[in-house]
Amino acid sequence: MDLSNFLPYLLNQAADAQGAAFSPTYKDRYGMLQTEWRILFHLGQYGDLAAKQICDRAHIHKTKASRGVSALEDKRFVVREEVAKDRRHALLSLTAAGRAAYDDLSMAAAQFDRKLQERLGGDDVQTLKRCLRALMKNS
Amino acid sequence: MDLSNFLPYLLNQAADAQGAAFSPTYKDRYGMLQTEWRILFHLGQYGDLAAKQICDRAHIHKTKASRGVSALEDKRFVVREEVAKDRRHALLSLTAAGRAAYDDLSMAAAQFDRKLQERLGGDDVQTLKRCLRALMKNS
DNA sequence: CAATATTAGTTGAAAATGTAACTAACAAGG
DNA sequence: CCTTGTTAGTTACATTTTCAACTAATATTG
Repeated sequence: MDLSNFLPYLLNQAADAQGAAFSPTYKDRYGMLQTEWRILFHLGQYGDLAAKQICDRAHIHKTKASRGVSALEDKRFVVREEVAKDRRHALLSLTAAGRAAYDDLSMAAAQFDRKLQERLGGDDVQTLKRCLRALMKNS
Repeated sequence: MDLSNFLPYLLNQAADAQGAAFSPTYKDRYGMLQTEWRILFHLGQYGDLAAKQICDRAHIHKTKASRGVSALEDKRFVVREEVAKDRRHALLSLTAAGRAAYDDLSMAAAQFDRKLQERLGGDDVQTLKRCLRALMKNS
C-alpha cells in the first residue's frame, strides 16, 4: 500500500490544490466562502431554488447552507421570497448585483476549466470527469 | 459553463464522497482525525521523519501538523526523539501501538482502494491517477 | 563574533464547521 | 379536527481550522 496510490488521498490532494488555485477568484473579489460561491452558482445556473434543493444537489449540509444564504443576503446578492403555498421554505433568487457576480465568476470558472483541459488533454479530461462523476455517487 | 463540468467542483465532490466513505475506518476505530491518519501513514510508510518533512510531503500546514502530532502522542502512537545535531526539530517515530494501528489501517486502505479499482476498471484508474497526480502539482 | 535572518515548531484568538436540539409549517391517520 | 410525524430552516454549542504572533535554535553576514 503506497500512499501516493491511495485514491482518497490523491483525490483530496488534487481537490485541495485546484480549490486553492481557484478560491482567490471568489474570495478576493467578493469575500465569499466556498459554500457561498456554490450557492450563488446554483442559483445563477438553475434559477430560483429553495435552500433545500441546493443542499440536495450540491451535498451541502443545511446548517452550512443556512449560513451561506445569510452571508449572501448580507452582501445583497440574494433575496428570499415567501412562497404562499408552503411557508416553510422560501425561494432564493439573485439580485442584480448577485447576477453580476455570478456572471463574472462563471466566466472566470470557465476560463479556469479551459486551462485545466488544455493541460490535461481532451481525452484524459473525458475519462477523468467520467471517473469523478462515478466517485461522487458513493458506493 | 455547467457546474457539473467544472473540474474543481467535481474533484471536491468526489474527494468528499470518498473521504466520507473511508474516514470511519480511522475515526471509529482509533478516534483519529484526517490529519492524524495522514501523519501516521507517512511515518508508517517512510520511517521516522520530522514534522516539517511530513508537512512538505503531505501539504499539511505546520499548525495542523503540530496539533496532529500532539494528538498522536496522547494516543501513545508516536514518540519524539531529540536530534542532537539540530535541536529545533525532533524525529517522530511510531510506538508498537502506533505501528499496529498503521498496519491495520493500511490494510483497510489497500482493500478500500482495490474495491474502487474494481468499480472503475483498471484502465480508467491508471488515467485517473495520472491526472490527479498532475493536478496535485499546482499550475 | 555580534547582529540579523531564517527555520521548526508552538500557542492563543478568531473564523468556520459539525452536531444536536429547537421552532414553525405542513401532512397524514385515526 | 386533533394528535403524531415529517420537513425546512435556524440557533446554540463544541470541535476543528486558520491566522498571526511568538519562542527557541541554527544559519548568515558584515
